[in-house]
Amino acid sequence: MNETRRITSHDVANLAGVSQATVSRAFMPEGRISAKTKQRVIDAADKLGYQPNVIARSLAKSKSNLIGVLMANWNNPRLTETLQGFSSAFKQSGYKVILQSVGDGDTVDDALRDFLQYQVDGIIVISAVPGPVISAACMQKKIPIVVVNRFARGLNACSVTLDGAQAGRAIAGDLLERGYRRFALLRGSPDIQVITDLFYAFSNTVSDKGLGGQINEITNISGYGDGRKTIVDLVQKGQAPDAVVCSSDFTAFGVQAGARYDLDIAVPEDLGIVGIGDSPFSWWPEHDLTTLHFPVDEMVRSTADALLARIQEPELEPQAIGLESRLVVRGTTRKTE
Amino acid sequence: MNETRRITSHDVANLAGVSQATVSRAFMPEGRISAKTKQRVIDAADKLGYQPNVIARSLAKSKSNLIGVLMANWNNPRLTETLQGFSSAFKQSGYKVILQSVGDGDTVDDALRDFLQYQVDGIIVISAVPGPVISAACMQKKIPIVVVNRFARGLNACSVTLDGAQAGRAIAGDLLERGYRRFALLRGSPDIQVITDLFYAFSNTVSDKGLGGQINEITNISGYGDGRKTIVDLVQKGQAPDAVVCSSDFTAFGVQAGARYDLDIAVPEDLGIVGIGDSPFSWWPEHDLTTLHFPVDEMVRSTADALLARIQEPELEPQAIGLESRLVVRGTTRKTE
DNA sequence: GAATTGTATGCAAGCGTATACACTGACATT
DNA sequence: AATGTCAGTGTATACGCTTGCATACAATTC
Repeated sequence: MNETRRITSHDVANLAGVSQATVSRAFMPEGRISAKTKQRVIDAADKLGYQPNVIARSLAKSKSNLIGVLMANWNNPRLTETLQGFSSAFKQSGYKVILQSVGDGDTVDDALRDFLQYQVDGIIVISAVPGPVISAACMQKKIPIVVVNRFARGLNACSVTLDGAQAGRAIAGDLLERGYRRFALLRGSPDIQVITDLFYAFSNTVSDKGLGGQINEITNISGYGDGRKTIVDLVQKGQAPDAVVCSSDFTAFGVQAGARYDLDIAVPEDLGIVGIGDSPFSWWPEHDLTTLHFPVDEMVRSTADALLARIQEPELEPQAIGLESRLVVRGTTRKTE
Repeated sequence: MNETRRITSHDVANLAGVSQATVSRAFMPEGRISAKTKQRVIDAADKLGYQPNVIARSLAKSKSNLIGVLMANWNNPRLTETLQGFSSAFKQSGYKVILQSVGDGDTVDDALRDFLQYQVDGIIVISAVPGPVISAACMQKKIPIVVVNRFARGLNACSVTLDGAQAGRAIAGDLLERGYRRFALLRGSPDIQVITDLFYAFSNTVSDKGLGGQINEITNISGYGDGRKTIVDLVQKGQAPDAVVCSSDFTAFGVQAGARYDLDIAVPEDLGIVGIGDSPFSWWPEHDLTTLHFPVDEMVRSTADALLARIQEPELEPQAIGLESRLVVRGTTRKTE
């Protein structure tokens, strides 16, 4: 009893005394329908509490209005802000975000396959890179992919990242100007292209200036604990740098802690520290970290624009967008002389 | 040209020499189908790169396998972890998460209406409370709602929160034991039930012990800046507390900064500080904050369990689940005497 | 060997919407 | 007055799948 059947456009049609097609037209933006009938339909719909069934609409239109977003890094506050940005940005364009996170169990490609089953109109991959097979499948189905915060090397996909080269030059230029010469570059995984670009440009800039700068690049250093340990190791091995550039703010905080609590090295006088990301708490006086700004809004907008453009026009060439960023100078680098 | 028609079960059926219905059964868990035919269908599907269309399936089964998740607070790391947890937890149960965030433009209820259009099977609201009208609509459509981190007062919805009363007692008991007596309780919005419960239980515990404790509750204090300003104000007005309990870690960090940089008050000797959330960086020595643990995993599991149970059995009574938590004692509260 | 069971498959009717096409009638055109 | 135009509506079908029902055929039973 009390069997609540679902309210459909037919019900509304009956109540309003029109055909089901007319109801449909009343709810479509450019439905050819007279204002009067439309109003009657809307009234009937309100009375019944009718809401168009988007699933059925998707089937009929072969367009789901879903964007699949795959999130592979939940530890970076700027990236979760980016995720939030997507859900807002796409809502405005009439899309909804369907979210997956790549975790222990399953791979990026599995997740993307799931997205395909849901007939998403476009895919965003944050901090991960899709495999070639699944990318090809998406391309063949004309479902655009935009990779965020990673470079989609050789795939038919856009990517939106920081401009590593520009950032590297900016950081190197700034540090040299402040008199730093012996650099340690700390990064996590060695195969993240943006950081490779950044460190490469950094090194080149240092060489080019001919100031006798030295560079020590260390990989697989990621997070607070690693940063703290690494600076201590370096000093103990007699390889103390006078400035450290870290591929994440958290690593930089760790280096700062090592200098402060383990080594008693003066920051910024004897050790400069630079992070990447401008985390929401890097300005707190406890940290006061000089760090590369992460342009969340531009990233969201560029990504959304690129994706929406390719949903409309799937044949557009994939782009690699590198966003300019600036160094936010705070207390972990010393004043220019 | 090169008109890529979508591959459907009919195509697979043709290739495999079976009917379309058989293809469907090959992809359904309990489809009655012989192992041999099933294999033939799977092979044909692989050859064509066929993937079942979940949208069409949803329409046919009147079940979308979508869970709508509405996120209203992106600033709390523990809550984004919770969000991540949901996407993993539901994936395992065969559901996908469709994400919205409540922002400037639109309200909670608008977002939930969107979810209804997408025929979600269940709804999770994180750090917000749905309005009565939309809740009623969901109930009428038998779509269960679970509210996370807020109390769904008088709605036909479950809620999963910290057990405010237990937490309040725990914090008060601990602080009293450490000899603190003059308390300031700092909170943001005054209408968050969990914090009200917590502060209420805190106050009662303080009174009950009969140690002459005093309590000063201050509302609309939220975030680092507010916390820092507030402690300075209190001291300047001669209302200095000897312990501050904050409704968020960030506020607590601010209080700590005020004591450290603006006031030169010794923490924890002359001022105890307690936060809520156990943020991923509260253990860093810069902060070393005593704070209430936030049981992310339990929250995810309780919420998922409650929601899935009600998807199966919509008539289940709504519950209000209060999760027990413990105080993580660190350096911002002094040793017991 | 006939009757009974059970299992595997095909057939066809939905699921709720969008839309091509056909139709009506009002209005303007000649 | 006959014709053409076109906005507004209805009819019918398609979207791709699931599933109740009917059917065919193999396996079992007596």
